[in-house]
Amino acid sequence: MTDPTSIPMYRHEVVEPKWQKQWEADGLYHADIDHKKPKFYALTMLPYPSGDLHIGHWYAMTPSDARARFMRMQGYNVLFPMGFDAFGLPAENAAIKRGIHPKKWTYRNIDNMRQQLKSMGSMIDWRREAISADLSYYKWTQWFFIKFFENDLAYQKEAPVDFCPHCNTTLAREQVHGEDRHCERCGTPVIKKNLKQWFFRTTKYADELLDFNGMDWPDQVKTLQTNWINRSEGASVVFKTEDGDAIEVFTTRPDTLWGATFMVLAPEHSLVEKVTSPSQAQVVTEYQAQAKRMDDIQRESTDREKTGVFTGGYAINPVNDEKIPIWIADYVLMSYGTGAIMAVPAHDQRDFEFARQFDLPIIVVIQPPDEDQINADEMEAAVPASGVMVNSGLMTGTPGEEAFDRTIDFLEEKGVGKRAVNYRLRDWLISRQRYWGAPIPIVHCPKCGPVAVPEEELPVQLPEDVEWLPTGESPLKLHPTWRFTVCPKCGGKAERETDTMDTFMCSSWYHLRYLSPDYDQYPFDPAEYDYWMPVDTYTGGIEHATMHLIYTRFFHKACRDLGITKGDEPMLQLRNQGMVLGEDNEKMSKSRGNVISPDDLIAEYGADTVRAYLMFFARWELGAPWNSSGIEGSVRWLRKVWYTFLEPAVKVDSADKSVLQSLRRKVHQTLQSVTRDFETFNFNTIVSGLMELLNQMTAAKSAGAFGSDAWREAENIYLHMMAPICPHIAEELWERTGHAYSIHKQAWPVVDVAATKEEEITLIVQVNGKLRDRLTVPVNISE
RNA sequence: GGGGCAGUGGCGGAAAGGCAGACGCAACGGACUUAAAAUCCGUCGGUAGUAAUACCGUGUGGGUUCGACUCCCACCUGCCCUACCA
Repeated sequence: MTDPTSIPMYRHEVVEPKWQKQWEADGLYHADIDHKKPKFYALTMLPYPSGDLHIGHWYAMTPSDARARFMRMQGYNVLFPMGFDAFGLPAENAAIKRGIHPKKWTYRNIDNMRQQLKSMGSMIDWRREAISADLSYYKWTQWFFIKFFENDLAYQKEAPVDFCPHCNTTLAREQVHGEDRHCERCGTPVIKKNLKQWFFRTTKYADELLDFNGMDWPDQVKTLQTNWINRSEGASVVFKTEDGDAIEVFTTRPDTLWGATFMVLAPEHSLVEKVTSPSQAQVVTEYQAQAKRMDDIQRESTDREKTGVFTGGYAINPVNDEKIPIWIADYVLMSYGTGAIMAVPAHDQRDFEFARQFDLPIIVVIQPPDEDQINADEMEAAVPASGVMVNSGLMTGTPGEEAFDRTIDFLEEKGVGKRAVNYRLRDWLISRQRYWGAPIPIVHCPKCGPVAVPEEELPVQLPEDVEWLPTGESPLKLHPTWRFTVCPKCGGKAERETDTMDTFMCSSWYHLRYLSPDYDQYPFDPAEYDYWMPVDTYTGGIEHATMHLIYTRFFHKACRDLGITKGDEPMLQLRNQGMVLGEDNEKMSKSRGNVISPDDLIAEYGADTVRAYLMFFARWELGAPWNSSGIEGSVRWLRKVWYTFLEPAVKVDSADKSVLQSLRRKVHQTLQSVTRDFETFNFNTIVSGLMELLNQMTAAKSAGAFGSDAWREAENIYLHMMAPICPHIAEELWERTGHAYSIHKQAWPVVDVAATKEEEITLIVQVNGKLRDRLTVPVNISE
């Protein structure tokens, strides 16, 4: 480079706003139905309007925006919309803390975040913005609820639910974390409370949700969902108490039934009181109280000693009429299976530990074929392997591979059990005793029971004049007039449901609202649906693997069965980005003081530099710690592009043929690899590939390539490849190198495959794996 | 306990079974400058050597292969998720 002052310096603070204004004025990124083009629906998980866009949002959105832009240049009609998941607890918590109405807080944050998003220079089509707290949005959230209610997919039941005493609300199972079962939001240990709640029948779709056929989703997410649903096949067996009460248990090992030497009920099991003998009543009650307290204190690790007490009651093993004692213990959970188990200490480790702890009998009923004969008295651990059935009455001698099925046949013949499938997946509890959410559109009538609000009366509007302070009751219940209404069916006095819906309900269908956010005849315009759906690429954090991503799949399938949506899955391809950590290699948090503010970075470096660095600095799916000096590399890159392209050269169009040829080779090789890397989400190597090409271009420039056809081609292709990553500077350079607006309307260049071929290759001569020699030979020599 | 992901220079990372460390950061040396910044040129895995070069080197041990960072098996370490799931 000669004199860097001979051309104007690149000034992002001028160039970026200039083009953003131009693009907006031209509607450059508007995506409308166009049947002449193939469609591409690129969706990024919508943010919660917590206040500020943080670097993590940028990390999620920059590469997905760049890829959407790439697909657009590839000839697709690309829909890349954005919105806000606006209902939810944090708005209320902030309101309580700062005395500002949740609505005001939320919409103020949205305005701020929308501006921040625009500063990224993304291709978001803002006409499609959807906000879940808008009346015109939650009207349809309620409409979906009614559809589910009318089709027996929503139902009410009184159930022990997890309740956070601090947030004053019930929590979904998925929102309770850790051994101490604490609230995901505030960390307070949850307690149990009985409330009448609304549920969706997610379990109806459990089997279908396990089927990922044809879905290009990360294995990790598929595994997480599979484990979460946790289907297990086995048998349901009915034991009878001495009084004749049935205790149903689920077992995956029906072949071990003859080895059941006791039963264990969860402390909360409904039959505990009934089976307990008078002499045991006191210890049982004490243990129940203690088990309840266990929820409140930090539970020790799972290998702590088993605890439990004998109820004094007995049950009859239906296969051999043995009388076995009934115990209660906290290692049996009310929330899984039936809350009761048959205990087979010889073949289940937990039961084994319990039996040893309380001196209960152990009977071996399975003998694995390759092992020494098991002796119950000398066992040090349970033997969970399958094998030949022994000590099992008529079934004795059944080999391992037949034991499972033949035992179930036997149970079914005897009428004491049947084949059964059990899931860990629970029905989705959607009721929230909170203000800031979509009201559940139900009227409770003393005569007619729960009645859906008629469609023409939707939305059931959330009143603004409420006391949203946490009182333990639903805030809507405390409103002086809101809940009083008449029954839509009989016209009599009735009351509205005062619970609101889980916000995961709102986010289960937002991708449909984007299609037509102003449409008022239906949740979405069917013409838009038919054109755009399903989502082609969905991107977001892995943390949603077992919540949002299961709910939205359930939602889609349920709607499919109601004739609302089409196809089996809403999102064909899923990719997860990693996390940007603080410079100290820790999660960014205000308390650690390691937070990187995107607004400061934009002000200092400009959006293009930040975008380039975020795409370059780590593998997208893994993320990495932030590095403040690393961004200088992106600054230098863009500066170098600027001068290399614009600064006049000393020697013009006077390079050797070989220089030009090797320049063309590099250009087309880079185009090839950049194209592939966009397709496969390898964003870091896109930027490094462009840096490499630029290095060769500067060398070619000083060798006199500037001004040649090969140079112009290189420049042209370079700007195309750069456009999705750094949309502003690419547009500016496109204009300054004499092209017509806009680079973002150009088609992706085609690789000249012939140009990519090397003329000479270096042959490696290896002997025993060691490099011995290298020969440079023409590429077309024979073997 | 179960599952997943990862392990390559000082750091982020590259390498579609074929020259390990591309690209960038940091560091060091030099040019320019009164000076600094910026910019440019150069060095930059280890050991030995003035050097050309040689040997070693992708968590560890084995295997497949003419050839392994890459594929297979076992193990170690770290991170994440999950957890008494009957």
